[in-house]
Amino acid sequence: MSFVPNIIEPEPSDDGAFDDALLRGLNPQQREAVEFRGQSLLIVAGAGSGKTSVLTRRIAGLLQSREAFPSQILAITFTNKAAAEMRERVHQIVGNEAEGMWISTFHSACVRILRREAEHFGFTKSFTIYDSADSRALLKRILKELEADQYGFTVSSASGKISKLKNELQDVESYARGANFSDPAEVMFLEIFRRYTQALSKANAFDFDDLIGQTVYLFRAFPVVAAHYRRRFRHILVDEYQDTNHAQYSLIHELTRPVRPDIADEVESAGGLVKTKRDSLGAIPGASLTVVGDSDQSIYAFRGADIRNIVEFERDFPNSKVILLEQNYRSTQNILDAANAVISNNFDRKDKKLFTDIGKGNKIVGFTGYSGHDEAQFIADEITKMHDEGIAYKDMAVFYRTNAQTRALEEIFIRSALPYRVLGGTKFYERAEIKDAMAYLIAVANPSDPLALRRIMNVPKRGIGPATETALQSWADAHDTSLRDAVRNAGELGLGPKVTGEILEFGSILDEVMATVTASDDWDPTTGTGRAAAKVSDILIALLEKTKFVETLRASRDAQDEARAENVEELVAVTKEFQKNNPDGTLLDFLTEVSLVAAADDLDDSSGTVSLMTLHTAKGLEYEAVFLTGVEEDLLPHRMSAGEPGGPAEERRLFYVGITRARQRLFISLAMTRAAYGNVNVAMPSRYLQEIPADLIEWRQSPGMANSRGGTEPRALNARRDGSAWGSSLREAAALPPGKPKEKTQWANMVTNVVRDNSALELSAGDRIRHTDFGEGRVTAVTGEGAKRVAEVQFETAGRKRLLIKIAPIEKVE
DNA sequence: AGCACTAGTTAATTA
DNA sequence: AACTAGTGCT
Repeated sequence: MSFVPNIIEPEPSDDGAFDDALLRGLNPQQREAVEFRGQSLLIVAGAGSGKTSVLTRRIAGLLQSREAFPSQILAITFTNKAAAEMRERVHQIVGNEAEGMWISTFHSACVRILRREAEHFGFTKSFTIYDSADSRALLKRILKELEADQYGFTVSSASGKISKLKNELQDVESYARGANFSDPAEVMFLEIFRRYTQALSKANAFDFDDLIGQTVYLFRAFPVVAAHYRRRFRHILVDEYQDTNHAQYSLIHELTRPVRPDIADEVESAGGLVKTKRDSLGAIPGASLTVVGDSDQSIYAFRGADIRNIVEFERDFPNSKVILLEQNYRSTQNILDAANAVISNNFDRKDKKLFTDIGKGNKIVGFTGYSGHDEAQFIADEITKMHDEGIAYKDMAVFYRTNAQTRALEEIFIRSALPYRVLGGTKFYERAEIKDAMAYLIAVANPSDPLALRRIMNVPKRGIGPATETALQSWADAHDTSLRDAVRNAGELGLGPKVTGEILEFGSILDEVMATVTASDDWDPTTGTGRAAAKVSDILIALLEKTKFVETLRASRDAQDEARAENVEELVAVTKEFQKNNPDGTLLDFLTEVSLVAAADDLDDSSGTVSLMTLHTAKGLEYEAVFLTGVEEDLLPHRMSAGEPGGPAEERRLFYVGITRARQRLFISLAMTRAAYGNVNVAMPSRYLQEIPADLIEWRQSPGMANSRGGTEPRALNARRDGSAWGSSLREAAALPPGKPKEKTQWANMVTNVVRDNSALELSAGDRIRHTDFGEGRVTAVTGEGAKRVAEVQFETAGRKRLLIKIAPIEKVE
């Protein structure tokens, strides 16, 4: 179906231009950012400066004043969640006029374009999208084939390098041109890259980076195709511009270029009416561009974000206007002072100082734990206190640098019966059983994809092992056809009768279901003759039933398989939900949606849980109270960043992003020892801590001399918890020379290893108990039912705690 | 040939 | 803790 352009220019309304409501409550800079009209605009928006509001009102203004049709607007955000929020807010202002705008992420905008245009360059519109796990699996095969480990390649080094090249719009040929062929490792890499690229195109698949890169390629190779989009999108707005990489930057450039007169002629003769858009020379002028960003929040250099894109915006887009938003509407002045002080240590940045008029607020609270668990306990205690003061759990968040840090936090949160959720950790769609079920869907959507086919060939077990798979693949190679064809023709391979039967059965299940995916040729929705395309949920259910997928899981004696079966059922529910929200949604639409969900997207604000997430995930979010944890050398800044140019500066920005997420309360914590990979290391306070003016922090427990005197002094602080398990173990760990690994691991996992079941313990208010870590105390209240019974206990020395009775290491005294 | 179990190895941030 | 290689059984 070809693209239907808007050929009529909307008429600017003359009845008083701008709706006053659009400008209400804005400061002068914000107002200017909403009202400015011109070719290019850069809004430098500090953290919490109301940029989303500005952006949405700017869009609403364009629509209300009839300067643009909705279909002429393209707004790009970094997460689907941000896109949904923006759509919602524009909708609130202008109502149904918001329909037809493209508000989406870079990736989903590119998928839409690629699905439409894929046929131009050797793909079909049913292409699949390889997520990072898929492309790693593919690379793993390639590395094995080539025995590339001999040259020091690992899956992650190869995928990192390929991703980096793609983000710079390099392909195999351009890389080969600059390659050093006397270096065998480089020759090997070139071969890896070549095979990887070939495998993708043979599978009719794009990886994540391709989505952007191939769209740029498409525009450059097919000017008439590009002209369609350049003509359509007259106003392009990009959020989080500081995090764009070179490919994304180029995409924006391609979209905002003018259309040359001769190309415009061509478009016109092909039936696209463009007369009204042409200027006096016959060209179509470039679209207007608005970008919003903050170079102080650029934290994605590791995936190719180039801070220069925003720094050099004015050079790239001549005659652009720059507007600075510095007034912050989110945080207290104390928090902003800390943020300003920290970020001012980054040199070569444009000076920018956030300010607010909501007052100084509370001091930042600092805490140094003896271990990661001790730190987590502090956090749990403070969360409980704040909850008692009336702050909802959903308004509190805990940030950390690495996902591994969640373990200690989760353990303590479970013990303290705090409701929490981890954002972006092991995601639903990354679970093996979900990936298997998804692979079934992909196999019927895109029969050329061998990766999906291989994944499910023996799931559930059908006796098709590696040897059989290799036989199928060689048959396919020998007959120059696909793996799927080999499966169909398994009878000709001369394999055993049992396996052959299984393979043919497997193949016919896929073929049968695939036949239902698209509507029959004689389908007529008005008369109801023929057969409509099957619903996504029905496709999935058919596959699961015919293959006995769930049945097999349920029959397994592995207890975890029951949970896996439930997860698969959950996926069925997801497809039903999808179909409800998108009545006309196809299988491809579903697969696309799933492959594009990002970590920050599955955030559900309504639930009453504390949110745990990495600092990266936290960008763009805000909370009443924020805990910044693990503020230690080698963690923040992370050890791995030390070698990279600009690494420490980027880590500082990460810290800055964390600080500026907090509205009222900010807690900064660290630990003196931290468990990693089974052993325990002494940790040093982060250098960034000293960059916060001392009078802004109130230390509940300061790192003291830990920094300057190398770890002997801080144990004086241990006096507080004499005889406690953690304190004494710490002493061992810090003082003991290496060589007694057994004892070390024993205590590193101590918290997990304590398996107990106190379900039968009768407790009521007034009882006295003894806790192995906190000592003696009195129960003040018992709430909850069954396994979720919680005791509130006032300890004599350790203060008040909430304990999950079932697993708490406690006993009654007297 | 494939499966299940065990033992041994090796561990590298951030979406 | 999570993956790989090796073993013995069907």
